[in-house]
Amino acid sequence: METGSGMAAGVNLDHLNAAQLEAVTTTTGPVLVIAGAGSGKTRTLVYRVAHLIAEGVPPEKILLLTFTRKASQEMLWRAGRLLDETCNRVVGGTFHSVANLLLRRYAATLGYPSSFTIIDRADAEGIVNLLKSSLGLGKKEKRFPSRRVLVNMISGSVNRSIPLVDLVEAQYSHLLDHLDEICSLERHYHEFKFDHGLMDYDDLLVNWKRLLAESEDARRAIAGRFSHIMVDEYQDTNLIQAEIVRLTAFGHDNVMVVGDDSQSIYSFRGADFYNIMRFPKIFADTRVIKLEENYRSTQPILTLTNELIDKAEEKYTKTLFTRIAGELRPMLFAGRDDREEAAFVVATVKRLLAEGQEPQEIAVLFRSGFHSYKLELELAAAGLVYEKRGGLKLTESAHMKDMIAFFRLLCNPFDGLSWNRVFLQLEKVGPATAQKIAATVAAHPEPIRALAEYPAGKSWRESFAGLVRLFTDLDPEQQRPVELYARVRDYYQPVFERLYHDDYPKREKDLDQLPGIMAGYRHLQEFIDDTSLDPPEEAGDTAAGLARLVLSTIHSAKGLEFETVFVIGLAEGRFPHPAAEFGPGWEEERRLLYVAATRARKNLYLTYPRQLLTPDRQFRWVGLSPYLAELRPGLFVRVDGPDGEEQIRPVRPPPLAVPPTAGPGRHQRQELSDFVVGSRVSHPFFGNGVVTKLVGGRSLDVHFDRHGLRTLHLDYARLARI
DNA sequence: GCGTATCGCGTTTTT
DNA sequence: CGCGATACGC
Repeated sequence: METGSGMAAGVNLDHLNAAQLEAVTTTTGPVLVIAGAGSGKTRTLVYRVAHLIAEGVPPEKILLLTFTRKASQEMLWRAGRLLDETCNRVVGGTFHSVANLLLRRYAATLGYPSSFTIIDRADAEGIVNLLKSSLGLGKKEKRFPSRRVLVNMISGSVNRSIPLVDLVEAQYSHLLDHLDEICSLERHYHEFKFDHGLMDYDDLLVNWKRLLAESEDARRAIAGRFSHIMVDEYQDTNLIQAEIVRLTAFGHDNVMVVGDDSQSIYSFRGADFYNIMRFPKIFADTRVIKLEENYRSTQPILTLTNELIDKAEEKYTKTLFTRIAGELRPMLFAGRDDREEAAFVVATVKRLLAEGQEPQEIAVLFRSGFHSYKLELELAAAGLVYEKRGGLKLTESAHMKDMIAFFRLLCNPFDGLSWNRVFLQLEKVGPATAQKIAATVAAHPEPIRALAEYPAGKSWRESFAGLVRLFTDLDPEQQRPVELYARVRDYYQPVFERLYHDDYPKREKDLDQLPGIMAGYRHLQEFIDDTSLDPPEEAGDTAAGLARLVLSTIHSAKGLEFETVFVIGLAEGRFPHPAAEFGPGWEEERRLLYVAATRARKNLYLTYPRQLLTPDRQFRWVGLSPYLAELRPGLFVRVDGPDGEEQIRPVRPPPLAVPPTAGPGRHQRQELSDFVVGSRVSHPFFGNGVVTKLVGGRSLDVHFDRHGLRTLHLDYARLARI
């Protein structure tokens, strides 16, 4: 193998450091790269691809799995700069999009249904809702779980690949009385999806895994297709995804995964950062490489973020350093309310723009979508254009879903949900009638014929006939997607104007965008898949390439970086999210703040309102977010508003009154008195160690054989005596 | 019982 | 903005 010189068969590896170079040139066997924020994770992966291709590995044998679509696009774009068109042949994408591809390709030959439509979360909720009412579990029943909780439970049980019953017991013990109803609901939910050829996001992964695990032919076919597998953001994978990686690498173990345990923020979706820990156990002879140099932020920013994450209870010991000079300390601003907070952001943005900063290099980040409403108003008033990420997608708006429902039906006429949607658009047809027709039509072996033969009601016969005519006219085999669009739009236009009469001109812009998007597709199915898996962005002015300021939830900003970052809403009650309980949830919120702050290259502004509007329309005085309040002073500079008399008062971080059942899957509470200094204990993350000190307050110090001294808290360190 | 219009309220995070 | 509740008319 050629290293050292920096040139490997034409790829210049000069600006990788020694650790990265080792990761990149390790051409066989499993590699785990533990890398801090801004340490060049993605770059390392891109170089690895380039290196492999330069060494003669066919690009189509490389599988590159990323977590978000944006990340995979960015990665392939970067690879393109090293490799020209060769990189287009690399198989890359999110777990979900690759699952879709493979299932369509292989599922049929192996006895799984290959004709399916992908449904999003809202549709899943819709089904659950439908079933709830048909099972007689009315909304009136207060003690029965809400729709949202149910959907979370159902998808959560799949995501974590644990039986629903156990999940209810562990997390929703107050629902134990309703276990039978919930289990029957889950069964009905799966039957409904199966009967209508629908797959939710979790099904994609579960079926991919089943394909690999249950059929040797499939495993051979799929695993044999790839010789090298790479996964970015490995800490965001759940158990199913980890299994998929293991099974796909079957026979060669050429896996390189990159991850940072401090950036694990997706546990609500079943992600488990212990996957990183388990990796060396699953793959023998794993090479573990640590990247600790940060190439993104200045030292003052890094000092703050290091300290922030240092307070976390469980993490790999990893202290980032940088060689980037910079004196500017992060700034903290307290506004009287969220209006004043917004005004500060607007004024500062204006100043930065005047100083010549590019708008797309400025980002405002927040915990929840609605935290930015005030700011959006202020920005609009100041005439500043912005791009909002996270929250509602273009294809999630009602009018777009209406339109797409027609196309979905052309691909999968058994899709009862879409039928329902289409019938609801008819005048004089409401939920009850729509559901009845949809059920009849979707159950028929030839749905389109069933539609034509359906006995329409008197009051809606006319409009129903129009719908029938539309479907007999449309022919997905003969007409191109754009042609289909024209015909559907003709039908939908009057419906649309009636349904959304208050604001239809605004919504119409979205519909006009569709043909442009559809023109790029030869087959309707691909268009449908892409709109479910990768919703197109709202075009607006992007076509003109107008650079815009970025407003984003922290989750959607993951993996990105900006010259200037504002993190707003850093107040008690906003950050952490009030529902985050003491324990793992609390720690995840901390990591979330860490992710937000580490997006910044040069300028970091932290802001919060001192006053918040509570649900009961009262103003409540709130303090700084506990994560910042507990930091030692001097890490940031206060640039307070007019009445900056408030001192940073330390806030006790954990609400200690929380019941001790918080620990996941634990049934008895452990007491400090259960442990004595000198006794051996074991921890799922750190391994074995010796208790060295009982700190009090339910904390104790343990010296671990492999990880040194750690302070652990009994309420969520899963500690066992041995 | 069903369909439609209107008002008021609350909003985690996402593939 | 999307929803649930509510009232009204068929």
